[in-house]
Amino acid sequence: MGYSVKTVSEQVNLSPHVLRYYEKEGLLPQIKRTKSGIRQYSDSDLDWIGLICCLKNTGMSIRQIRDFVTLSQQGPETLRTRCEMLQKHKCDVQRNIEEMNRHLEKVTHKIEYFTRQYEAYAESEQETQKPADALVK
Amino acid sequence: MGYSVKTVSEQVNLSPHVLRYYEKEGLLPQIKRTKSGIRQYSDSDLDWIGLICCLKNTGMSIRQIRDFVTLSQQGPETLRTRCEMLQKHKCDVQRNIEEMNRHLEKVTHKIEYFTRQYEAYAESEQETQKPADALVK
DNA sequence: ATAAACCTTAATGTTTACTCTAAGTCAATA
DNA sequence: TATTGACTTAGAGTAAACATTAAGGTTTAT
Repeated sequence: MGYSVKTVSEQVNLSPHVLRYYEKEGLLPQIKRTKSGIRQYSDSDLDWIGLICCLKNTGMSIRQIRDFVTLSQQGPETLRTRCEMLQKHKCDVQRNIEEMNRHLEKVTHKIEYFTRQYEAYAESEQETQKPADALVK
Repeated sequence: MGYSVKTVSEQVNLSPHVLRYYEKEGLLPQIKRTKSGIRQYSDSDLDWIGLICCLKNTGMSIRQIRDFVTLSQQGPETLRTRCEMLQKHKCDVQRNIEEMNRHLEKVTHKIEYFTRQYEAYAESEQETQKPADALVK
């Protein structure tokens, strides 16, 4: 038996399209088929997809993931290289996050600036509104 | 006078191509030209480009930035809306960073898993090497 | 048994954000 | 004056990561 594309797509939150696309791009090289060609995902396939999602969610490109997958298929001699790849990726992501935090600080300053501008404007608006208030009364 | 595309591109770390592209996309709507059509950037243009970069660096799309720019051109009545846009963007970015941190944790677990695998493999390799050692001796 | 609901492949289309090319203008320098 | 080099435009090309479509095969429920 095994899981269908639909079932898996719901579990891992990727569309069937994307699952097939990943397979075509060499990210999922071991998916079994029925004699009629229908995909049958195993539990270890699900695990594997979990790892792929992990890398994808942290911004690794399809191409880089494919390189990782290719190494994985070459057996345990590449385990060290794979560890190093993951470590490097982790560092990259951490750097990205730090950079994003720095950029975010700038945005925060801009917001403060705009807020002051807005407050000054709102106040000046209020003054020009006063005659209108009087009119209403 | 004012700065040329080349000069500005070096200051803000965007290629002249990108500066012209941003202008064409409506992100830089106020760049003056000489009578012969050559761009002449002012200091306030540089400030503006700084804001654009800020938004771009935190992942705002060209389209969203254009919406912000369009509002900016409509005068101070849109100041409040603009503040709200920036606030919302900031929240989005913060959420993204948090999500990325969560994803990163998963990557960390995977690295630990692979490292254990590698260590086990390296050890088993060492053992199978022993006979070879004996042979050398 | 036949339609609905699912699966398959191959190939083309979409979006975003550039990136480059071609063909030309203009200013300054040898 | 000739040519070098920086600038201009419009428009085409590129890369990544899907998304959609066409054309058809399979399974299952009624």
